[in-house]
Order: sequence, then C-alpha cells, then structure tokens
Amino acid sequence: MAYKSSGDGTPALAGFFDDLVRCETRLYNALGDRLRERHGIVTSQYEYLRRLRDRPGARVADLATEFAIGIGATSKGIDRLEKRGWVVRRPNPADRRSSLLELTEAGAELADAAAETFGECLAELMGGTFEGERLAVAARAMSELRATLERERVGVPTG
Amino acid sequence: MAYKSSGDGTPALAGFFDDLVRCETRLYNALGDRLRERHGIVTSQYEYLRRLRDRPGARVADLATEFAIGIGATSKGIDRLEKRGWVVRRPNPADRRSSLLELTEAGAELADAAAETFGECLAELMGGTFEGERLAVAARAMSELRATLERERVGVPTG
DNA sequence: CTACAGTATATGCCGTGGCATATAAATCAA
DNA sequence: TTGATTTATATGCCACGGCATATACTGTAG
Repeated sequence: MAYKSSGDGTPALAGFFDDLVRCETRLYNALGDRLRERHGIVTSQYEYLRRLRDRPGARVADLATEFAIGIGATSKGIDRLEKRGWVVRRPNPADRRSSLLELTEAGAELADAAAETFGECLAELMGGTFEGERLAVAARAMSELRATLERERVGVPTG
Repeated sequence: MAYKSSGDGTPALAGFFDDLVRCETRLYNALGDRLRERHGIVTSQYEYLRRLRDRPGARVADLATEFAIGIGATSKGIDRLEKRGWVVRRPNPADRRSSLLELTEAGAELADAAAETFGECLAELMGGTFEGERLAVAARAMSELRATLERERVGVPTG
C-alpha cells in the first residue's frame, strides 16, 4: 500500500518531480552563466552545437524531436547559430524541403571549447554529491525514464 | 580512475544531465498540456498555486528563491494570477515594501482540483517506470542534489 | 531629524519558446 | 499528368523569463 497512485496526491512522485525541476533549473542556469561568460552562448545553444558535432547532418525536425521542443523554435534557434557563423544549412539531396545541418569550422571549435567548460562546470556543481554508486543508480533511473517517455512520445510540443 | 572529472568530458555526468533535462522538459510539457485543457493553467502556475496553498503568506522573493527564477519574473507571474482572481497581495504589516501572498477562495479550489489532475497525470506518466525501490533511490538522489545546490546557491538568476 | 546605504518589488526591453499559419515540396489517387 | 493530401520548414503573434533599472521603503550613522 506504499506509494498509492492517487487520492493522496502521490506525494512520492510529486516530490520527486519537484526536486527534478529545481535541480534542472539551477544546473541549467549555472551552466548558462558560465558558458555565456566564456563563450557567449547559453546552455540550449551548447546543446545544439554538441549534437551537431557528434552527429552532423541532422535536420531541424530531428533536433526538435530529440530536445522535445517545437519545430518552429528549433528553426529559429538554428537561424541564430547560422547568423553567428557556427552552423550552415546544406541542401538535402534527398528532399528539397529540408536542409542538413552542419557545424562550420568555427562552430566545431566552439563546440569543443564549450564542451570543456561544460564538463568542468558540471563536475564542480555535481561532482561532490554525485559520484560512484549514487551517480550510477540515479543515472540509470533517469535514462530508463527518458527512454520510456521517448518511446511513448510524452510531452512533444505541437509545432 | 573511473569518472574522471575532466579531459574526457565527464561523460557520466554529462549523460546524466542530458537525461535530466529531457525528462524534465517532456514531463513539464505533458503536465502543462493536461493542466491547460482541464484548468486553463500551465505547470508553472500550478507550482505557484500549490506553494501558496501549502504555505500561505509568502513574499514574492520567497517564491523566487524557491523556484530559482528572477524576482521580476515572479512578480509578473503573480500579477497574472492576481488578474485572474486566484491570488491576492495583502499588505505586509511588518514591511510596507513587500506584500504577503494568499490564495483567494477560487484560487484554493483551483489548487485542489489541479493537484488532483497533477497527481493523476504524474502517475500515468511515471508510475510504470518509477515505483518502489527505484523511485525511492532516484528520489533520494535528486533530493540530496537539490539540497546541495540550494545550500550553495547554485544557479540563482540576477533579478 | 537627515542623509545614505541597503532591501523588496515593479517595470521596460530583449531573447526565446509555443502555437497557428503559410509556403514549398513530396506523395498519393485517379 | 493533375489535384488533393501530407510532410518539412519558416514566420508571425503571443506568453514568459532574464537582466537592468526605477521606485518605495527600511535601517543606520551622525
């Protein structure tokens, strides 16, 4: 009878969600502060760059699906990176409606430098609390939750 | 030598952070969809209402600190709830610069109804993956990480 | 009491995302 | 082929948060 699923407001799940949101907010803010001061980008931009560095040739829709944000927002996000000279849209030979996205040389260099900052900062922020067994357990849980949410297409914005 | 703290990009922490952000985004979106259709509010507004229901008399700055968002944003968020008749700013007898925030009767009813929706939805979304021991372990980890981040005032916006 | 530093909040401008819609291209039906 | 439908993206309008600043008030030094 532990962990009732309703009626009592599922306090365990609600508490977990609350902690999840607060951790995400603070980490995202803190990483953004550091990335901004060192590289002039924010966390969401770092995520685009890293994704395109690791797997070039993605389409706008691929990024939108992965980040669970809208396609319009993704298109505008790529516009901003393109204007700054870090990303290029190359024609997609298989489908002229879409483009294949790639980092420019400057974009690749920025992605590498920002990844270094990102890793350092994350280690500073979480290294003390999260290491070894605790990190492994929490990471596995979040990974499986993520897989479930993605499989069921939970929380995908409209456009 | 496991879990190096830099150079290799701290893959374990980076992967965990990535999963954390994706889970948060999808859950926040999905809860917002449901709350919007049933009650005409979004997740962030639910969070204000629940907080004020559970602990009335908070000031704007108290909410900003708890949610790790700016004071300006919090003030505007409360404006919107006040315009809809769910929250009132009462004069603070101890300090005329600030107000004490309370739910109206309509606000309290909404908070209760929305909490029911919120709990149900969360159970649908996470109940399968997260129960029993796994939930307990992940919840403890996130709770301690949150406590650390709050203690060290990580990721607090400027204004 | 007065001046001044500090605090709490409100407001303006900007960037970013959601949603609706527009446009172009691919796909399908006949 | 032609027209209808679907798909992929771009764009416009709105809501919301960050940051800078303005305003009102508090506390303190003299």
